[in-house]
Amino acid sequence: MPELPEVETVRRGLAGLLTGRWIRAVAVLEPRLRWPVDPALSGHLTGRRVLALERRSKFLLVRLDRGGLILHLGMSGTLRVVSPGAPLLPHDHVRLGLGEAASGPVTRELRYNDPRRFGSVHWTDGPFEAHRLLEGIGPEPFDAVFDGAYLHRRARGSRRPVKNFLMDTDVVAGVGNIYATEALFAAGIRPDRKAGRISRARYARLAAAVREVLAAAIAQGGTTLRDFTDSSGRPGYFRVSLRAYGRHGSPCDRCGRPLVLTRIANRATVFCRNCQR
DNA sequence: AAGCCTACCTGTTGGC
DNA sequence: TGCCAACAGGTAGGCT
Repeated sequence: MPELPEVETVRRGLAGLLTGRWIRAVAVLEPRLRWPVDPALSGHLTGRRVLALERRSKFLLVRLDRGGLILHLGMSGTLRVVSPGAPLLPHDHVRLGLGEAASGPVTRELRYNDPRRFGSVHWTDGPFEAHRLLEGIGPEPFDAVFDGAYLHRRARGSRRPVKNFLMDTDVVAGVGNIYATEALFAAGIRPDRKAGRISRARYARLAAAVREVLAAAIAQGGTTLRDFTDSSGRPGYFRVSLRAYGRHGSPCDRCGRPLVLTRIANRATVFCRNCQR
């Protein structure tokens, strides 16, 4: 599933293919995504030029010469760039025909595919950060303000489990179940510990762990980053080396005792009873 | 009002 | 082997 590192990998892979091109045609084959696709999408996008690809949390942002596209891949979404005549696949929902100039032929096509339709596609006229999906999102994990002091301050008085706290998009952007599990394992913090009962020093470890696990995953994505065109078919979501997530029953790589599975806020949570306190 | 629960969706997995 | 329920995930909005 596309987590923050995967979205960043997609952004890097698509940037060179989209930047500078013109959107020459738009087709919405299935508007029933997580939120209905704006019926006026085609009118907003046709004739626009792509200026840059950006990312905020797990949202991919396509900056245009007027306004921009906000894409979320949900948990099964993919984007690929294909020849205009390439056969459609099941669950191809949105097609953007791209050209090299403001007029002339469509030379490439960006296709948004999402079997589960948990993702979404939005157009915005204003600044990205003012869009209702993006306003109120906490700092990016790699932003300088995201540190132990910040987490400690935000958690003050909170009695919910630190894993919930870490997955709260208002607290920090883009940390989902997998990387919350991994970061807590790396930091040696029990996921069910009350957020307000963790020291600033331990939060400093946690902030560093969040950055480390995300950076490592992005680096691994980078190594598998090929082109996002016909030949690769799909921007395959790389396998990252996970130390805790999905490894319940297997030995902890630090102490050898079996990792345990529990549920916190109805989410699968794996941790080591010995190494995480 | 903090923090929990649910809806949304379908491909995959596990149990009987 | 075949069937079907459970599960996975992020987010917003509803509920307590």
